[in-house]
Amino acid sequence: MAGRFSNGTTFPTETTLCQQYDVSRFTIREALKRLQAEGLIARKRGSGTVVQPAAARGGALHQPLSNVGEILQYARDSKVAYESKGRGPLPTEVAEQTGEDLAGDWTCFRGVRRHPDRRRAIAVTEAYFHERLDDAVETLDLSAGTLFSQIERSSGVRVGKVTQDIQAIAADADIARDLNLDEGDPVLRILRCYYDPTGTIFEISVSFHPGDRFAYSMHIDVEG
Amino acid sequence: MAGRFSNGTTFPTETTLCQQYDVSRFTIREALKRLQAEGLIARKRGSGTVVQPAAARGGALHQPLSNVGEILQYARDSKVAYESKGRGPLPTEVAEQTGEDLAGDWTCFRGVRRHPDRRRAIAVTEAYFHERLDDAVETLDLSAGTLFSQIERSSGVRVGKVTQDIQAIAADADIARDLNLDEGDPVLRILRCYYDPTGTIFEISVSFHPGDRFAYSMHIDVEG
DNA sequence: CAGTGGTCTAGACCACCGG
DNA sequence: CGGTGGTCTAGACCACTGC
Repeated sequence: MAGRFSNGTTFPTETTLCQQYDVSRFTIREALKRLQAEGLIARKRGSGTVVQPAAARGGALHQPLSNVGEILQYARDSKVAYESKGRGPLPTEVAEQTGEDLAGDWTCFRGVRRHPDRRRAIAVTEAYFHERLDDAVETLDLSAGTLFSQIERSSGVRVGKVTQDIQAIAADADIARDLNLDEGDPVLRILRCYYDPTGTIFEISVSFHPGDRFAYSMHIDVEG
Repeated sequence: MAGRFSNGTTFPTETTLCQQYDVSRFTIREALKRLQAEGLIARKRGSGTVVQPAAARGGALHQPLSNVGEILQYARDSKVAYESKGRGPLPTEVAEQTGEDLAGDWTCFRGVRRHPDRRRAIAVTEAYFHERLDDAVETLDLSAGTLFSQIERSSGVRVGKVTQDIQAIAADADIARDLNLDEGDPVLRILRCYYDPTGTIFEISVSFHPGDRFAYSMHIDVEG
């Protein structure tokens, strides 16, 4: 399925593709669904399938990698002195949001990040590491570098997938205190799950950012 | 499909549901795909289907966006009846955050988006088009298709870059009314700037999402 | 009207997971 | 090993679009 089609031109119909590749209509439709999800084609019943103009897509091809890069980059950017908050099962409010199998104990670290020049905090971050990383966790230097990169180096764990959930919530008492806000003030909450290549979560991080001082921004370049 | 299941419990298997509702496996799978896309269930080959605790948090809707294509897709997916809010310079709160040269007049449209299956609104969107697109803007059909795609077609403008800023803010009176919230409630604000290939912004959109009903989520796979 | 994509049936084989 | 979900076939009927 490597044919090149120009922008705005019509795309072959389902029946055409079925004959051309000698597969069933189901298979063709599954493939077209993916193209549609990526914004590469648009379909309309009765009309047909058309190739989306370049303007309609955002460099969808090399995007996944750059996105992961951005996320990890962001995680590495923090220069925070963490403190250990102990070890145990995952807090229910975190476990509920992920909805995965999160059995076992997790070691929790919590840190407040501040802007170098200013006093006010930019973020409160909590990081949870699964017990199978305990060996690496014990050697952590809480004041040097980022926890993730240390874990990555000393345990050899690799990232297979990252999920990220961004939500606006009201600050609770703890968050309000650390971020110098009032309870109930809007806060950006970013929950990240780091999966290894087998699909098992090995790290979870939750960051809270003050709404008035922080914006999560992404830049997407469109190729050709 | 109105059965109630608790969080974390196992969900009926596909074959069970097929017999129970006397439909084919295809139909069941299509239905389950929707539940999965909303983050309500998680499925694993060999294991089964489990209910996601996502339902526990007030029915917050997961908006899964796995790549940039989907982000743009989602931006123009809206089936919203927009209304024109007039023409003039950009509001200061919008202009300030972009930090670009935004001289000239902009035509503003505003619409409320609802999830197809649900009644409550999940977004208020404001779109601003630069005056150099005025010819295309005047031919806009506010109830048919999406504004962006219409502009794209009639003006021939191309996207060179998209930036996206995500922030948590407190709902003002207007937003609170449209989203069925109280003033001051946390709201997710997504500001997108669309640049042409020369680096000039030609469209800006601002979306407001209710914090309790909407989570911006991205899933990113790392390739080999 | 003929052709499109959307939905659905009734099968089939497979990779994976649990006991 | 049996059962799960993932993938696929070869049909079918429908709503919608364009001519």
